[in-house]
Amino acid sequence: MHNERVSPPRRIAHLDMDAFFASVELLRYPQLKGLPVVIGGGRRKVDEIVRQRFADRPLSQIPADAFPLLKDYVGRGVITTATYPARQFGVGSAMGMMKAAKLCPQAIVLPVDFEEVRRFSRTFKAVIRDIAPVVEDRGIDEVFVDFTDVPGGQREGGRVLARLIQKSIFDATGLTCSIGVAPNKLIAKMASEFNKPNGISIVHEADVQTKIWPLAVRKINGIGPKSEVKLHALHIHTIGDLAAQSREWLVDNFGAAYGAWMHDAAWGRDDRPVVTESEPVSMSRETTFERDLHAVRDRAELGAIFTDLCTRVAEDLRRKGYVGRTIGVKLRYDDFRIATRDQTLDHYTDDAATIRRAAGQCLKRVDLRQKLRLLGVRVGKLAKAGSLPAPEAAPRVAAEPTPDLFHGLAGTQDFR
DNA sequence: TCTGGGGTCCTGCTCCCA
DNA sequence: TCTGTGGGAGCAGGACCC
Repeated sequence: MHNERVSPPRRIAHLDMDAFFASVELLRYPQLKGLPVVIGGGRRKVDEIVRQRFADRPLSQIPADAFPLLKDYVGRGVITTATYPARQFGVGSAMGMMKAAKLCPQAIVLPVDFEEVRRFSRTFKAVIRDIAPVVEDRGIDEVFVDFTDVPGGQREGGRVLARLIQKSIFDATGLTCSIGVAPNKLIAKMASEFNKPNGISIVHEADVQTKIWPLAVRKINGIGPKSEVKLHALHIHTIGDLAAQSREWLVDNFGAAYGAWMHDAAWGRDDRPVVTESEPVSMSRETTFERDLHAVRDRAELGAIFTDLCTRVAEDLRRKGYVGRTIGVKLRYDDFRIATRDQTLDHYTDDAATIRRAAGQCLKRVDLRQKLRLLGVRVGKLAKAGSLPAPEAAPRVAAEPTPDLFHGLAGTQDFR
């Protein structure tokens, strides 16, 4: 006689806040509910202009027709998110503002309020952890939650717990979310998109062929635009098409790791655990300029931006308690080509001047004759600041960057 | 329509060393 | 001394994600 306790089937939920950035804004401006609104751009503090004009009124009473429209938007940028009425015009995340303006010129444009969004992010995640403690952070508006051993987590395949979480988040924030519950993270992620907004989708192992195989290959988290093009060229369009290929064939065409992973993904196999804690690998700051800049002609401006990026990365490191050893730069040229260079130091640092000096050395190894669109500074090989033995501690170069650091190395023609 | 910012992971190449 | 080989580290770039 065996007396083994049978472990319950794995139930993993993926929770995705609905149009998160836009929904947070709509809490502030409820008069925009039901209208097409896009969040993005960021540079022009449009809502501050509106707030100044109507300083005497509460935000909720500023007339909807006072807000700036997409057709009047000038400048670079992409859309962070769009409300569902805007999405009906084909406007969506990561779309250029210019294209969006063509599709839906009447949409209202609001900038991202990261502070406010982060505050709501912390709130909804705390609500979830109170109910189901095994939560994996997947960015500002998404989480995986392990329902397996949560009391009630198995009822109706997870639907009862999902409903409780949805209601609790709405009560705490006024925001809605969509939840998919499945045997693993891969399927849960797909399932959370089945029934948006404010939906719940339950998928069991036996449903893979009916619910997953008809979907486009691009729906798999990990198959992006490049792989999609290649798969289409091989006449593979749906996840079912992918599942019909042999593992060997996929390995031959996509490499050992990616090919084998694709095969598992198509068959709904994924045993990754829900990870509740993780350490950052790198920290970076980058910025796209208002106009393309040239290393010689715009030297002063670029030098100032470069110093500012190094300072901000150093501040991020210190605020979060990390030091790093690999310093790198990223450049995007005006033709969108990207160049990166990095250099590993013999000691860890969180010092802005040290970072700037090393990043400056990296810049010496790239072509600076072409105009630049973006500049970034990255610090990798991170370690917890307090965890290093004494000899690893970095010497501080200077409390403040010296003037020549702002204006490039003496004698050079560019901003380094 | 020209495409943000902050990340992770993987692959291929080169160099160094045994 | 020359050639080969194989591993590890560092670097550059690509793909993908939110």
